Amino acid sequence: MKNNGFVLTRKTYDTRQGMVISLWLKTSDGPVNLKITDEYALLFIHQTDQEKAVDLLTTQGLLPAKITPLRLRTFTEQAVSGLYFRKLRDFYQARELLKQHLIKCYEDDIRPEDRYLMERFVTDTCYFTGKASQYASPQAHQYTSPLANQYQTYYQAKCKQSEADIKLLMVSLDLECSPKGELYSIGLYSDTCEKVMMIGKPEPLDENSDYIQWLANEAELLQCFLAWVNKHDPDIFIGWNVVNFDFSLLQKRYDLHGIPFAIGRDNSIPHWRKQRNSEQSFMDIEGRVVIDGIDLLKSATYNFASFSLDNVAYELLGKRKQVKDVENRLLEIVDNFHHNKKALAAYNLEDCRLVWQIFEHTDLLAFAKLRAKLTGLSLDRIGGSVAAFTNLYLPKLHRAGYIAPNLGDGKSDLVSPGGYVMNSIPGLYRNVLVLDFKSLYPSIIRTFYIDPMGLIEGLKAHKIEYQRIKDEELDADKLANKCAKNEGAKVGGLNAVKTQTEEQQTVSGFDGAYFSKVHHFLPAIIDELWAERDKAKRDKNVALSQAIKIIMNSFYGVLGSTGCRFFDPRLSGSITKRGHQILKTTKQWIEDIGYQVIYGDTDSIFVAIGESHNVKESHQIGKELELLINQKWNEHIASEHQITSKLEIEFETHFSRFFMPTIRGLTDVGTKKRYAGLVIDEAGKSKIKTDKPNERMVFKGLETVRTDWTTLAKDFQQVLYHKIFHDEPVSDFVLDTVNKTKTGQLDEKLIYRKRIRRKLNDYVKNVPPHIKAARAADAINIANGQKTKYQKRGHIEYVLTTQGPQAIEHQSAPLDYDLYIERQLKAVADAILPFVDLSFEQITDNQLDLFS
DNA sequence: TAGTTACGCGCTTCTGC
DNA sequence: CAGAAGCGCGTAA
Repeated sequence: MKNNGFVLTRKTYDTRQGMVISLWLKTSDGPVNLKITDEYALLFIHQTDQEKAVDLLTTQGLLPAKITPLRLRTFTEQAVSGLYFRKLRDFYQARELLKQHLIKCYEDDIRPEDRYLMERFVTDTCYFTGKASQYASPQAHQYTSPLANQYQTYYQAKCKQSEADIKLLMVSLDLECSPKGELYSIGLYSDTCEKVMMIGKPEPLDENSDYIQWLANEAELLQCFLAWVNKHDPDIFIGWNVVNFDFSLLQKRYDLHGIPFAIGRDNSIPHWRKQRNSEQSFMDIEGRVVIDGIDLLKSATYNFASFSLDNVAYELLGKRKQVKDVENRLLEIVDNFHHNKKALAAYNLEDCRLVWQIFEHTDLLAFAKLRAKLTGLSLDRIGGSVAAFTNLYLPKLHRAGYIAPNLGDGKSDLVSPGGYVMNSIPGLYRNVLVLDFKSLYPSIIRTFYIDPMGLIEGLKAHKIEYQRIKDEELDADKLANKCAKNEGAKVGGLNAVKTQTEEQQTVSGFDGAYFSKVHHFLPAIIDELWAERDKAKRDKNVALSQAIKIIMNSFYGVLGSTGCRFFDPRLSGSITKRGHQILKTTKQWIEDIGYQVIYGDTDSIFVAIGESHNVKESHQIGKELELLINQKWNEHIASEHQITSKLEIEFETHFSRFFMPTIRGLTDVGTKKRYAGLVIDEAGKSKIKTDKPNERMVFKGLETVRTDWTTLAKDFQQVLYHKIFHDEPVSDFVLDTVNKTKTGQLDEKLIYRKRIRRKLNDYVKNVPPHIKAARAADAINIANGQKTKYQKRGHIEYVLTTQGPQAIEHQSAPLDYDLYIERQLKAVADAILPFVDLSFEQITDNQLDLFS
């Protein structure tokens, strides 16, 4: 177990002796710093450019330590040479120079530390060797405590892939500060620690507040924090917007006091990176990882109406905080700092705890660790689908004798379509079954060997095969002509051609693509992930199963993205166009049996089986269809392509009642991506025994699931649909809702909420209502000498008044009830009422006099 | 420190008269 | 001034 570690951070830097790759690991014996010194920074050029490159680099004194012709070749079959540099600086300069002189470089964007790890298939943990130093405290520092953390350095280190279960020490961090950014307190929380460092005169503490430590001023607070970090030596900091708020502010305050923010494991200060055209910053701390809860939740595909800590804690943990709006909260913090520090400390600690509990509740750390293990991306990396793909693919490609193409090499005029969405047949149904292809795109990749190198190899093989078949046809013809009198010979000749076809080494894709059945990596990579996911599902580990699903699904996206070096529309097109074919064929098969297919989107098929079935029979039919279609695909793909189908359709849902609306304003055209249904659990399958059958409503795309519709509309829709699905009368309810709205009884539900996705000044082509409200609100804020609120993206909550849209905090005119009735209630009602032979107008008409 | 396309709806703005 | 075009947002998959 010893000498196994989890890779926390990685970087490469130059020394006078040359480049050093520095890895910080966590081992069961504590932190370790590996210094890897015998590596080179590497890029490739065409062998035909080698002479020119040598001349060029020599004149500039940038000749690499090694230039070697290699057996590797590009996707266009050109032989390459490797250029190996001992210093990063030289590598960058040479790269620039070569480009200036139009010498094409390959893989020159791969960072040495990433290449080192990926070529060794090291993703999360590794086994390492090297010359170990004594245990050393970091360089003496005036603020470090005597119990400072210790770590070991390994020089001339090497590492290789290994599996190890390493525990990481995580702590949740949160700051409180004045509106000007002066620190009040720093809170820290983990399963073993509760602490708030608070500026202020010591007050007596009881057992409910003994986590408070008093500091005389901000400088002492900053020093105390460093001492705490040194003593407790955490591997991971978590928080809410923790990089761009907490750490960013900390950095400013350390700078202000002239105290080094020596938070690195070697007491180094953080390194900050600012992205072009982005306000977002990234930070690196030696040996420690900072993970933002918001980013991580997003990458795990969580979505919330708002990502504020309050709201996410409420939605996930059911915890609601007392304070409502931001301005009040800031005032309360200031007030508490001056008059009730214990309350402020409690508040500070609670925020730390909430973040910690959100991580626990959603198993976020496990998600992050698994993603690191499966992709080789570092824990704090956000996004990175392209990088993940590269990590997994590149080393295998090299071993097969190819180097990777450059960004833009696969560009062409071809555009590949997305998923196929059927025209729907609108209506109010009984008994609609939904069948889904499980992970359709990954299963297409596995089945049809969709793979970047496989495409290159496939095209080569097909060319040869095609030539051979042509030759043989010629031969056969000649043979046939020669033995024109001998029927048997001709038949034999044709059979020979057919045999060749059966042994084909390629599967055809679309747009002229052929894929090798033999040389490929992606199918196997997905096979592995698929198996891992099945295991995670068996273990009921939702987080892990989800992580794997995201990675598998990202492969298609990456291959269709011009931001990926392996982009080629024939790859993405061969996936999606095969998807079209599969969905259309499946639809046909189901219709051939005699059922009606009313809709389908990308990987799903909606089948109306008729009104006369009960729940049990419907499930029976679903299972039968599942079996039949899977069988047919197995046979079809085997006979058509001589390969094994990995497609798998699954009977997913039985809707007892189902509603497919029409496009708004039309009577016969069904919508896409908008529907609702009622699911009733199969009798006896429900875990909870109740008198009533267990049932739930499903809404897709409709107002109920849209965050930019009012609660009025959503509540109205849910009750209305519930009634209709249960064959109950609706007129009284509709009238009642209209009346209540008109008489101001539902004012709380009339708030629109919408994101402001751009900067407020960037809306030039169009000024939608929510932007009108935002601009008016900020104009008032400016007039009142208050801070503007909507300039740089965010959300706005607004209402429709007789004076137009107004932000709720600046509402001056009365609510325009008629508009709400027309736009929120009528719109929702008229989508479904015609299907029960009613209309909103008809219901409300005779009542209109009452209100006019 | 680059995953994708397809789609509906409310609303504004443009266009052709 | 009506209808078309297209923006902005949020969503399905």
